[in-house]
Amino acid sequence: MTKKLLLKDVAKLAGVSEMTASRALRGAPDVSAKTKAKIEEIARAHGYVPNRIAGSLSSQSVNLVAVVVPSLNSFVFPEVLSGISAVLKDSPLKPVVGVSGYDLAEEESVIREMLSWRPSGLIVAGLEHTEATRRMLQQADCPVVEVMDVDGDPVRHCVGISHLQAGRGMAEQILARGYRKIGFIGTKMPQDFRARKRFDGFTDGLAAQGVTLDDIEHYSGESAIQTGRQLTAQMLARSPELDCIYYSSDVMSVGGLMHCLAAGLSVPGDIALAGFNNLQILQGLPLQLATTDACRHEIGERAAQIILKSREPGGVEGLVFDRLTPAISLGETL
Amino acid sequence: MTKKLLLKDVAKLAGVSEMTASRALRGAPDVSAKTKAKIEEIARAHGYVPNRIAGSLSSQSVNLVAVVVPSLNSFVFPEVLSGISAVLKDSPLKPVVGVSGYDLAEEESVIREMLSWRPSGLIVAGLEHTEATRRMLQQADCPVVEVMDVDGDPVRHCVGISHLQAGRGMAEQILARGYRKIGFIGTKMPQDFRARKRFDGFTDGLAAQGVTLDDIEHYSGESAIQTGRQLTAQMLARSPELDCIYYSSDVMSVGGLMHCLAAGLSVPGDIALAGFNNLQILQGLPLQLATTDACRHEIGERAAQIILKSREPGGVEGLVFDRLTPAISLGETL
DNA sequence: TCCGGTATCGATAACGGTTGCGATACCGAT
DNA sequence: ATCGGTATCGCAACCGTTATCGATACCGGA
Repeated sequence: MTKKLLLKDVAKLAGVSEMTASRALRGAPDVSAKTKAKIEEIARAHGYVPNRIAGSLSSQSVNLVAVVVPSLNSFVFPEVLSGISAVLKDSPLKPVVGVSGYDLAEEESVIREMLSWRPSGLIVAGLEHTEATRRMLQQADCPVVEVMDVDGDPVRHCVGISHLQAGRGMAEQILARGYRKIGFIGTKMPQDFRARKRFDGFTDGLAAQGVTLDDIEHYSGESAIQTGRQLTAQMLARSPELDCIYYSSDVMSVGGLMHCLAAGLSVPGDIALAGFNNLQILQGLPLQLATTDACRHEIGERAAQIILKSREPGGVEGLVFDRLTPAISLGETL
Repeated sequence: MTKKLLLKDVAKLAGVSEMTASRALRGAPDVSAKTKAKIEEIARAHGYVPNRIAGSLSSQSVNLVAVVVPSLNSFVFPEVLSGISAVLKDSPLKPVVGVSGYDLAEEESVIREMLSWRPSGLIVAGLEHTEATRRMLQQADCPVVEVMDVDGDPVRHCVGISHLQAGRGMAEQILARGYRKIGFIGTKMPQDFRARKRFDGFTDGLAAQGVTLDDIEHYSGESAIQTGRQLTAQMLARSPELDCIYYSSDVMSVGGLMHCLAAGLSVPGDIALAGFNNLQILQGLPLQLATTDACRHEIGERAAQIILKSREPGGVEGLVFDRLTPAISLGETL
């Protein structure tokens, strides 16, 4: 490993000034094609990697977009990311991911860390934050987009769906199909606010027609098929009268379906099932599970577009509040 | 949004020099508890976020570890990440993820981009890279760990499993259980080298006992349950004599299982199934699918440990080459 | 031949912190 | 009261690159 190579060295080797080398390597104007080719050649040959820390400090600009999500295991956020990446693809911006672990204190520290790198934009999942986080989002001198959820009070831009409405909508569909003995299985993670909102919307929707939940089960930790299967078995064992179960996630409803298969229960004859997210794993299963699409990809796309647009001359006029409509898909299990 | 707040401003507000403010906020020594408290108070009240770009340039150190993976949707890499995060958790280092999309050219540009931020370490999935990438990895003035795979020629440190061995091992198990009419379904992504190695190891293992594959199917795009189901249906339709199918991923074998369920085939009676990765989605299915554990979490942990250790006084002696043994789990489908 | 205009390039000063070292203040011991 | 030692703090230089602006070279037209 040779001594570290600086722009200065490349310039010296090419017999030009640092400035010319800098311009050449950045594709900036005011460099003749010939010298540019020469400098690029030398840089490549010697494996020069520019120091973007110095560059960003000097140019006062960072081509990074910070993205903060609660988790990467949950199947749901990677798809938001892919929406973001797709839009940022042919722009100079690159997404950088931070994980908050469904913990607002951790979120605060992750966001502080990311903002300390002075990114060109910040996209964060959820509307619930600590007070300190909200202050940071307000004062950040880059566009900020809160995504996934619209039920609340966004600090700046916002793109998402209403989880209250999603829960209520599913309640209405379930009631419309005649189910009345209804159970709910959902996460108890205190800070999974969106799951909580779906739960609230769901019970509201039921209450609107005088129905209350017959059984409720909360689990902790990340959602898993296995967990869904076990909790479904337990719930049906103790509440055999149930004719429908609503899950806070598709991952769990898949587990429910697996239990029913194993137990020889007919779905939706013996028991109807519905989840949330419209995850890809629903495709290819024995039955098409009922679910609500969370518009993950599109949310990512729109958030990234807001960031991009606010860099343009005109910029974004006012604050964006983009409420997408979550489509319910009844599948074959309702 | 007020004018941007600099260390200078905080210092002025606190009536101290920039240096004292800097030390106080970094927790460096040589600051009295009283002034430190005062400075911290002022910084917090005004929402000061330090500029790590300037700080890193000056201190010549960046508390980031670059992690480059092919994808985040595939269920497999997030778990490597969680291993990394777990180890980095109580250290000053933070992981930063980049996605290469199973594309070596893209990988090169992602790695160049990450190295331009002068991270404290680099973890990259796979041993296959462009020549330019290899040069960068060699010259990088930070520890570099190639992970997931050990079949090849690592540039620096390496932690992974042998996918050749994994494929061969599964072939031996399959043959040992008496199957002879064997099909293979795997990705055709030209750059998914590990899947290719498993395939090669698998055919080698079969050939060692005079068996050749009866049918092969390659698909493009990311693995999906739906794809696994469809391809399994197609393959069994045209090659009804098959008694076992090996998939390049668990996601696909789950699809195979779903087809068998739907088609009323008994597993492994009519057809045996085996996948790879030991993904969490295998838990809770009607049958425990045969698979090989890819040691994803542990690989992440060890890679991160190497990065951490090389920052310590003693450092890492020589080059680490850590070959983990992938455990086969026969499940109930072989 | 001289001139204005453009293309190409370089010197200098930031960018916002931190390192290194010197300065000052404060303490108990002599 | 003086001294050595430590705790606390500030000054100046510097980290590697880019913005700004001025300098030079080169060109065609008058």
